[in-house]
Amino acid sequence: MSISKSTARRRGRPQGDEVKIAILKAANELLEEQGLAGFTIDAVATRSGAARSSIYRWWPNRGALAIAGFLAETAQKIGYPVTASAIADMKSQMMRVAEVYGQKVGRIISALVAQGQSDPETLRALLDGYVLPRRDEAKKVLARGVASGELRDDLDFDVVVDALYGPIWYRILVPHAPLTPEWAGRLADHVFGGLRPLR
Amino acid sequence: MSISKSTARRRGRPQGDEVKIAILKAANELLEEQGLAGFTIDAVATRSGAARSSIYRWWPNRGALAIAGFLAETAQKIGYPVTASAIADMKSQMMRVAEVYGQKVGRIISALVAQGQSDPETLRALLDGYVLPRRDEAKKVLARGVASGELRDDLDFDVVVDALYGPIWYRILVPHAPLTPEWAGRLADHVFGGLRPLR
Amino acid sequence: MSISKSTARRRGRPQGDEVKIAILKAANELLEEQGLAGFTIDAVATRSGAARSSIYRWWPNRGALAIAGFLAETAQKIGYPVTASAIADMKSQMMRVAEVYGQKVGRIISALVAQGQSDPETLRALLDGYVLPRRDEAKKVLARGVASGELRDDLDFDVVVDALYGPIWYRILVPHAPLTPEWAGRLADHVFGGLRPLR
Amino acid sequence: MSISKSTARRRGRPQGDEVKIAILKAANELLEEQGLAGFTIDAVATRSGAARSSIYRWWPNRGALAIAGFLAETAQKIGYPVTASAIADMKSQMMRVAEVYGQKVGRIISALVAQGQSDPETLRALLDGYVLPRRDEAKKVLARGVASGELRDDLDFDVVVDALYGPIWYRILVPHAPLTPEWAGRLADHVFGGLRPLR
DNA sequence: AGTTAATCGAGACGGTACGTCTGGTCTTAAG
DNA sequence: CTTAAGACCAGACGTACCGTCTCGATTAACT
Repeated sequence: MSISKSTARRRGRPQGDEVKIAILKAANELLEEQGLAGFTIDAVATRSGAARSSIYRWWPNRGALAIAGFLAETAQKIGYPVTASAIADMKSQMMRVAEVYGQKVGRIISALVAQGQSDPETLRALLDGYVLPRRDEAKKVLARGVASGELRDDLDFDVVVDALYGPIWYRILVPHAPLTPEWAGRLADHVFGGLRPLR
Repeated sequence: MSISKSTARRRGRPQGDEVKIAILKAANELLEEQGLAGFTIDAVATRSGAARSSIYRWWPNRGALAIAGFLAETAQKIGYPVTASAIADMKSQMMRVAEVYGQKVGRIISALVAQGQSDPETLRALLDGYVLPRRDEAKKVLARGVASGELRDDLDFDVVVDALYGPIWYRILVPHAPLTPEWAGRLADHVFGGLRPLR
Repeated sequence: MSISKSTARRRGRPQGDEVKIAILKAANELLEEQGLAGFTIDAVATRSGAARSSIYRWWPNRGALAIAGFLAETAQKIGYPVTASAIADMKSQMMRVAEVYGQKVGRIISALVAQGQSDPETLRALLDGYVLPRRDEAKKVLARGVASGELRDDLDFDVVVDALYGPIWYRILVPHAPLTPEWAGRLADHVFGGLRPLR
Repeated sequence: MSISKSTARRRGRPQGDEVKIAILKAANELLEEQGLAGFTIDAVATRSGAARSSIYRWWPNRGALAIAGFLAETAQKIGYPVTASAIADMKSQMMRVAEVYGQKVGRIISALVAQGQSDPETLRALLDGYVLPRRDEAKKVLARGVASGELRDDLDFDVVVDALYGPIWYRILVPHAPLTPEWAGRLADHVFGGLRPLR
């Protein structure tokens, strides 16, 4: 493969990575600082030092650029711990997510979702590039819990993931109260433990 | 003062309600049909037959108009059933909400949330005018459940409401899968019952 | 008529003449100073203090604006003298035209013709708004000359106008040598007198 | 050195004339077909199969390329007939010019002149490469006419050339009426014969 | 019944971002 | 060293909204 790859080097001037990286970096910073407002192609161009046309060469529109910036810079930061207990892993991961989403990242995500409401391609990209992969990871943890007997074996994983992570996104997007790790911990306890009296 | 206010019908031509109503109706229809894209002051004016200036006389900006349209036309449609079982009431209400939000209303809400991301006043209005009141209603049902012994007495109501309704909003805003009453029913079962084996 | 005119006052905010005038003035100045290069919608907007959108409200594109500026500001400056001799009138008018076209006006006209080469509507507007009316004026003077016996009665007026004014435009557009009143005078003498020996 | 230079075929790949020729041909065709609009470096590159950079290696800018294309492909097509009568030669040549300029060539010339208005080098090149040489040829014919006594001996040749050819260029550039050989013939008759009654 | 002050439709106006299209420069791989 | 390919900076184009503003026309309450 490496052979075919080295051979198939295209003809013209190769794409200078610095430009692309600078653009994505600038895009991300703008989203962090100002959300969707202020996230202007012009602003990205100015801050990155690139030309507007260079941006449009690589991304078809604002939404695509925003997604790309997010995925390149911010997305891959939260992994799952792996201990003996799947439930404990899940809970601690939710708390970390809540912590991170409570900061800048939450602003970016909410901006992306907002953009997605009026731009189907952005939504699609967000789902395929971020949401669905992370849901799959979560399902694996759940499967581990079922296998170990920590979790019931009749769970609907999609419903469970919605129940555990849905509220977190909800609090990002509809911030009726702050998003804190403590809250996320209590959320995990409630959902895992159920709401009925113990007996 | 309140007297003088109620009495002292101001001079000049009073505001004809038809205009306001036509505007709100048009606003709502546009949101239903096209979401935030296509929801243009101009489009609302054209469809309603009103003048742009008439819109701006009564609402300061796009977001405020959108909220107003939503609250006036769509918001008050889903009440809580009251039966012997608080859990059953909650579950059936969630299923109804899921059904309604799965249609046009969901599109409107997602548009409003999206608008809210770049417009704090819209967000505030959505919270105060819709989200928080409905959360309070839900908490009342929960309190009934605690009183009747159906629910544990150590619940954090805010967390519970997040756990039950958060996922519904999440599925509106991040539509990775369709929002159906069946799904909402399963969600209720999982959350109320907990995820651990029965033992 | 004045009645119908006063009655037919349209509904909305009337068009403020200052804006339109400022735009046309700025357009003309830019054409004078820099020709077609530098004649940018943005530059016109900046110099006039108007918004780009205000320009596009009244003129569909660059060419239309250029023509409008020319016709409004510069076009109507050269009238025909009327004396006993049509030939003398013609000659002196040609000399005046040469003098004026030798300055800024010539630069504007050449810019307009250039623009017209790639924009049929601009060309059409230039013809209808400037070229043809002025040709008609010239033909009237010629007719006077024929009536008085100064000129032959078998002249093809269109050909004559081309012969007298064509060279002037030619020297504007293809400036192989400067355009001066003296030259225009000699041109008139040659054409009126013919090129053959006197006998 | 000069020896080695003439002998020593420079290193590297020799310049294939086909490329240059293909470029000029494509440039000319585009000018013929669409005038200045559509005459894009990119369009020339695409049609000729050459790369944009190859064009810019040989010509500094759009105008230079246009001129080059014109001179290489279209310019040298109209010679002067030589008979006993200089006036007849002149007239028949004018008619031929009018015929040719009335077709594609006219469109090219007008495009070049237009380009020249905003690009002094193009103008210079057009003058030096085409206009002035042709004027010189015309003057020689005039001189023949003076020598033979057909023409007055006090003529200002520059004025006469302007009078005879100026109108033709004028009709190309300001096409208020079609450019036909008949018209050119009448033009010649009027100018040579003068406009005054015969007496 | 006339005055008065507000509503309402219409639309001009200054702004700002969008996405597209050129121009001209520069950088690479292949020949 | 030439050629094809194409990345890159720069900047104008015309479009679409926004929110403000200025009009004339209308209309109900107050005088």
